[in-house]
Amino acid sequence: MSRTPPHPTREQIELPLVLDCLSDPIRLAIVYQLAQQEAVSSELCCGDFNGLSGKSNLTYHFAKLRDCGLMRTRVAGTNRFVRLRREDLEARFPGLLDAVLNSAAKDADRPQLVAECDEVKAD
Amino acid sequence: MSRTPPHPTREQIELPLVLDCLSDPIRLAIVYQLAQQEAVSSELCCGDFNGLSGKSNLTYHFAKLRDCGLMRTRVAGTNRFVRLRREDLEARFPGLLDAVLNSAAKDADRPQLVAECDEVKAD
DNA sequence: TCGATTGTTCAATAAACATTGAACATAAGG
DNA sequence: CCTTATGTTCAATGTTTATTGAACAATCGA
Repeated sequence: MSRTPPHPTREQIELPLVLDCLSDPIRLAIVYQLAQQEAVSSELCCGDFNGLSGKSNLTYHFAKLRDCGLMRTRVAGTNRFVRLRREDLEARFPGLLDAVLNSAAKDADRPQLVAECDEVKAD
Repeated sequence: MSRTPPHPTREQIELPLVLDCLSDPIRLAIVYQLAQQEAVSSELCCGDFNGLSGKSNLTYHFAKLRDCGLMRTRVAGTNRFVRLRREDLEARFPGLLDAVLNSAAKDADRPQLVAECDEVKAD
């Protein structure tokens, strides 16, 4: 449980994997929270996300985020710190991360729109 | 086989579903091809994508793209025409589609980078 | 009306995915 | 040293996914 896990290089980061990774609500929430925090400190510890799911499930999601190149994990004693790979992502996919984060922010504001209906206009 | 299938309204378009939809290589290729073409004509017929996969599989992917709000299907005789819902996407997720398309374009150029290695530096 | 074309539907299949809990590993601190 | 806190690993589970091929439906044109 002690060595730094492997990370893809910048050039190995692939668009479909990144999009797939961001398409899971829990992972999107992790990335979002990480981004929110960024001004304060660039990293958070895994435990800071315990609200989102169980620990072993979070380990699973962190691994996906790491494997696709969205974040970097740093080991420090019994803790693991994670941070967004902003520069690498910006270099590979300019504007993408911010577009996703802005959209996610807007959605987070929405009063959870429950409309089941289609384009049907009261017919 | 003749009625127009249901589409989500603009407000019903959800970020995670869109990202998930774009994370499949076939669907990304469809969207990309549609975008490339856009200047010439805003729509293509389903058959124009037959190179990407079998017909029934394409039907499946078109349905996903339609259901998540990425494209719109129009029925015309025995043909179906599809087009990107650019305006709706731009309204919901500003900058997102273009960021994805630009990134996809860059990747399409890459000489298919096969490097299996990690950040390992010849150790 | 017949035949060809376009695309859908359905059932089957194999693979990938998210989630869980229990057991484990590592390190820090009394 | 022993205990506690962090987080991982592993196996089990049920779900969703992409892909296939065969059968079907609708329309167009000769």
